[in-house]
Amino acid sequence: MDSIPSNEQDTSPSLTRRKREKLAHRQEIIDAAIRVFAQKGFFNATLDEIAQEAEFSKGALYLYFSSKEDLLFSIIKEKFEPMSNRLKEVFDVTMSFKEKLHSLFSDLAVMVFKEKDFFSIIISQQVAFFQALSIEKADKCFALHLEFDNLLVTHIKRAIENGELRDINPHAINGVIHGATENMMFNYWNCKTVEELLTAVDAFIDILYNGIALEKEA
Amino acid sequence: MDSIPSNEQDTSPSLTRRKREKLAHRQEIIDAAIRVFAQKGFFNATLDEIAQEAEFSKGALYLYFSSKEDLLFSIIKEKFEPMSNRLKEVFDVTMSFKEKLHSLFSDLAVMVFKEKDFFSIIISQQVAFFQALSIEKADKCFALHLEFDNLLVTHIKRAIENGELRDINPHAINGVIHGATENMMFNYWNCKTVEELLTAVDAFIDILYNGIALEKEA
Amino acid sequence: MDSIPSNEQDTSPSLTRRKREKLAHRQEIIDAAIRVFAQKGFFNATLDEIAQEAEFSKGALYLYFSSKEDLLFSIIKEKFEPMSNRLKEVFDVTMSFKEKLHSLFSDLAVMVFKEKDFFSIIISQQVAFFQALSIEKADKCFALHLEFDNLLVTHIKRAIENGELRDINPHAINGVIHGATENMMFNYWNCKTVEELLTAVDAFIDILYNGIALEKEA
Amino acid sequence: MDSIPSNEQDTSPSLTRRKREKLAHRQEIIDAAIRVFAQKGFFNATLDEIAQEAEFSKGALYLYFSSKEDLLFSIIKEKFEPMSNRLKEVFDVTMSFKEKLHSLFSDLAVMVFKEKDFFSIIISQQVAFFQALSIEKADKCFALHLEFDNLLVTHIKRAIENGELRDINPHAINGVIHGATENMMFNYWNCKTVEELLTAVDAFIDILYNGIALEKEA
DNA sequence: CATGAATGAGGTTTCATTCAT
DNA sequence: AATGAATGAAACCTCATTCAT
Repeated sequence: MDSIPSNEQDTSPSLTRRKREKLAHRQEIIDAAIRVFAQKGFFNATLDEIAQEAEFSKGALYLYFSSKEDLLFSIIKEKFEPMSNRLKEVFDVTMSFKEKLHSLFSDLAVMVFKEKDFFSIIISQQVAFFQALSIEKADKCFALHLEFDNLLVTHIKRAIENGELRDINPHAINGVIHGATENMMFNYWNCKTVEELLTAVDAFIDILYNGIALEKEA
Repeated sequence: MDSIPSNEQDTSPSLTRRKREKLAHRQEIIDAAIRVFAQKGFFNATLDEIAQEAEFSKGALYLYFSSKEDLLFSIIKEKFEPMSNRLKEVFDVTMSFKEKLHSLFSDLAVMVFKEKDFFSIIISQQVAFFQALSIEKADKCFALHLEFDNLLVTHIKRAIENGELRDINPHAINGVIHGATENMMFNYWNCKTVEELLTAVDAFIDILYNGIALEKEA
Repeated sequence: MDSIPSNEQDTSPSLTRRKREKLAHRQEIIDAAIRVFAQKGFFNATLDEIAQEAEFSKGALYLYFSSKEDLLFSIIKEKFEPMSNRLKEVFDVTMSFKEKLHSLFSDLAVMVFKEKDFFSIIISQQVAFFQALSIEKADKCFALHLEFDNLLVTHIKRAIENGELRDINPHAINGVIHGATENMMFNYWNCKTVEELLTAVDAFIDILYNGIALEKEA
Repeated sequence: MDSIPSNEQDTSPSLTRRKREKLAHRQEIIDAAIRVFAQKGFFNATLDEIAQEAEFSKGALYLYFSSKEDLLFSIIKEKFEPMSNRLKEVFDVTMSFKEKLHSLFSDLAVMVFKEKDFFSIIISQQVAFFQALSIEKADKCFALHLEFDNLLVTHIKRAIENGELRDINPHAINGVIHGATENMMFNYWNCKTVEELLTAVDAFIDILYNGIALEKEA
């Protein structure tokens, strides 16, 4: 009943022209939907607008997605999942925790810069998304989120054991990282150069590591 | 065309019974709306549900608010504005910046505990709210937000000048504070005791001031 | 989720004017729907047409019925069920089987005459109805049908035992009665006087009892 | 604009391979459509489903039929017309009326057994079919029906004149025959052996000729 | 002041039909 | 001849808003 799974935009010559075009069109619709969702929000966006933005008819949307909800879910699977996976890979590398954090944020900053519209909705529409999805699908999305959270907490714990970090409640650290990250992206995604964003990343990591106090307290 | 401004629920005996009842009813509707918005989100909530929750007829809502948007805007004015003002007062007192921050968060924690539903929507529905409001009203809300931001930044700058804080970009500090605050509230608003939340506040301030690094870097 | 059960058209003064009007409007919509279904068939009928025929807005239909399907189902419950019950009562009376059959058909003929549109759809749309209803609801309707069938077969068996009828497969007799009845109504519901229809009933019972052969065979 | 008339599936070697294949494909689509109509009903059936069942593309349907309606009409012409004709031939033979009736029903029983799906829709979808056809085409179908009816009535009249039947309104007799036939087919088309159906035919003719009464009335 | 039935604009979805390949 | 992606008209349904009572 639901949309065609489309292993990324596969443009390998092994596919027929038909199949390649179909995948391309699917992608165009997803990209158009992201733009419209970013501008209007999920609930205010109409399929008319999305179709117009994608330069397809309204009916065509239903050739690729079984419903507005499925379109939304497909976006999350198409964009969020691989992004989430790429971020997880950062933790596999042998580095100090601080270096990992730096990699994580730098990667994120670059991604944000490349796909501003998508991040705009990931940050600002996440609650709307959960409210738009069926419980079953919302749970799947939440699982993704949780998985990343758990990974981060695990690595924080390990870093504390290694003596890389002070012995603080790992969930508190995780909360600060998450919250500040979102805030950073929310405030900076309109910045003109990626350097500007990377500078913010550095400032954030400095604060996170060294605190804002002039002198470290006893 | 818009709703009656009703500076807080004034139950002073100077008002006639009629006026007092009217204000009380208005408040009941607002509280009902908050509960429904918290559960379903602004766009999924219908006036039918709000009316039912408030134990009024759907038509009655229009005696107190000129539209669904106005009801939303009234909630923000009714609850958010005074809250924002109370938080601003913290900065008027002569205290160290750290003490101010601690006051701010403690106050906030207590408020959050008293009105979970309202905070639930303030945190999770803020974007929906902006998207639901007309540009003009959205700007007013944004101004509120900005005002508080500016105040915080001003005090951060002053604290840096006073030597209370390291010389870091004040906007970065502001961002970390904001983001972490939201995350904290998001994760803790279901905690059973206010102490639990206050503990999280302490942990956050510790991280903010002293950082997570074991040893302060050069 | 489904439509308001409306114990027949209750016009007792015990109800408020509001309630009475609501029931009356419900009835108007049902009657309008019957007219439209009779003319166009269930699948060709649109809610626009039904609303127009009922002189209500399209949205108003949803105040009384939760969906097009529910409207259809309500018609069946509102009209078919009581009719079915009245027909069943015929069998409670102590009469010869032949007299019962005559009562049954005469009652039916009068009903048909009073509500031609309704019978038009009951006869010609019954299959469409089953295909329009959810399995669950279709089953309920089928149960009604089956119940009447069983009742008739039971009485046929009893009449055979009593020596009122020849010893023939009761289901075959039931089939002839059913089929001929439907055909009769189908062909005669446009007749101008009820007498015309009653004459057809007499002819049918004559054939059914005495057969068409000139001389009874050995 | 309408479909190619194709008097039966002509596979004579006089046709080119192309033509033969075209006719065969046409037949496959018709048979697939009958299966789908039988299962879902005309209005619930989509061309997508029919195409899939026929193992052709949706577009291909339009190479053989100009519209969904034309496909329906073609089915009637392709299957119903010849069947009707074969039944008519029964009356050309010199036999008693009773023998003719017996022939008629036996032929019908065998046909029903051979093409259950088709009869399923002829019986249960006939009204849907009329409602789906344009007035012009519906009239053509109705004419077919009428023609057979008239033929039957004519022969009934003749049989009455011949002293084969009692002097009863021929239309009443015709009605009983028609109605009972449909009912019989409706109830028996799922029977496992053709003998079962033929037994029902015998029972019906017995009832029709001799009535259900124990003793013939005065 | 309060009600809730009625409205109708606007949303999502379906599907017969067309047409470039 | 055959495909199946694309179309768009039209269907069902929702819900903020109005208004007679």
